[in-house]
Amino acid sequence: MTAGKREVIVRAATELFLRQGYQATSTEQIAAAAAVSKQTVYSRFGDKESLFREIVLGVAATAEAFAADLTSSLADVSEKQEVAPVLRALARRYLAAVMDPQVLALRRLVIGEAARFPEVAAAYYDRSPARVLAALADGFGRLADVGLITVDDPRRAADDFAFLVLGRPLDHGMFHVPATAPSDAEIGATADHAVEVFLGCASRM
Amino acid sequence: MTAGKREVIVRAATELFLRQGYQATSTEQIAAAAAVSKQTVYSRFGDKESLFREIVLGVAATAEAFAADLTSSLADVSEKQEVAPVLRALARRYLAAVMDPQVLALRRLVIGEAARFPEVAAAYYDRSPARVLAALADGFGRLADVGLITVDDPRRAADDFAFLVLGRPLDHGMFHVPATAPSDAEIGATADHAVEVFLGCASRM
DNA sequence: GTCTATAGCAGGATAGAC
DNA sequence: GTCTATCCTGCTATAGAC
Repeated sequence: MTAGKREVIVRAATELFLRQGYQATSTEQIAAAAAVSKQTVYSRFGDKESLFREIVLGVAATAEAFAADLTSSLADVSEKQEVAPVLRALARRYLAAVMDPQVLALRRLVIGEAARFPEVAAAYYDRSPARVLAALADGFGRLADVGLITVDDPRRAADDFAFLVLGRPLDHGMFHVPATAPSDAEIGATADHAVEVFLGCASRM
Repeated sequence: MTAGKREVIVRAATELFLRQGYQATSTEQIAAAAAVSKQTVYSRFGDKESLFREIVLGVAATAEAFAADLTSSLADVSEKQEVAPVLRALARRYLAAVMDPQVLALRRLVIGEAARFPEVAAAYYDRSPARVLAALADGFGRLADVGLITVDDPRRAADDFAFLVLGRPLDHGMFHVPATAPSDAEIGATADHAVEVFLGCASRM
């Protein structure tokens, strides 16, 4: 069973990096947590930096799945449906996904190491937050084509929606460890309010 | 000139922490950059952690000044003025202030060390981002009292405004080192769009 | 109070037995 | 391929001269 060791090491290192950060995690800790020797870690990954790169970029696959989910749920909206309920449900899922403690920890990790690993941070951004925003822009573009919403610039619309939903909770969550996940009630209230403002239902003038 | 040394050390350490992070900065580097011996650093600050705490919480004073500026500019709006131009100008200043490379670096630093210094991260949040959001909510509450805007919940309105303005650029900026400050044109376009959505001028339905 | 020198230790990475 | 043992560097923090 020599093939699975790579996986075991990655899992152990991921957990330690997310909890303690890159620098505070030693290769010895990683080896111990994976129940292998340091030498095994080095023979598989070369050095600590390569292990870090592989982990961060590997985890980004989760975002791809979410983007696909999001795309399909916006593509399914027919002309007979109302958009508001669809957007409210989507906002709930989006907020819950991003406020997941593991996701928050990964964001903190990547941001904190952005000076040391600029290319990792940029790649993570493209594959995760930006990937979801692009899917959202795409979905809004289609809704606009069908005439279900009015949108000048789908990309700006996606930004507006995303940060109306995520802005405050995410900003708060980045600075608060351990992360306190919002309750379903809070998620619902924030999502509903965001959709209302996004659609311009309530003018403020 | 023994009194100024504390200041010199703080300045040197601030620059190094912001550029390299907490762990990657050694006390020896700090001493060298401040042109003093390590011993002097230790006699003034006790240890590296205390120095870090003092620096992060000290820098937060900038946010207080911005919050005051923001409060006064919203308090000055008379009933004869239109709010939109005031908000557009305010959004420009807000975005430019937050996208300052030093501010972004401080945010990255604090977020990256949030697991090791949770109380520092929480205190920073309260004194800086949350302080400004509170001032904004206050200002919107007054505008609503005078009848210049319609607002259910001033706090939610402040969040909406802030993240419509800052959301995307800030999210992007956290992951991109070296930070590329947005141009005046980009700032203007983002600010104007944010105000339009905030005020609900253009319904999307 | 400030410096030079150093203790004491932990980290990343490797050598060599099996 | 894997482990144990080890090298070397660099770190935080302190001791002791001045």
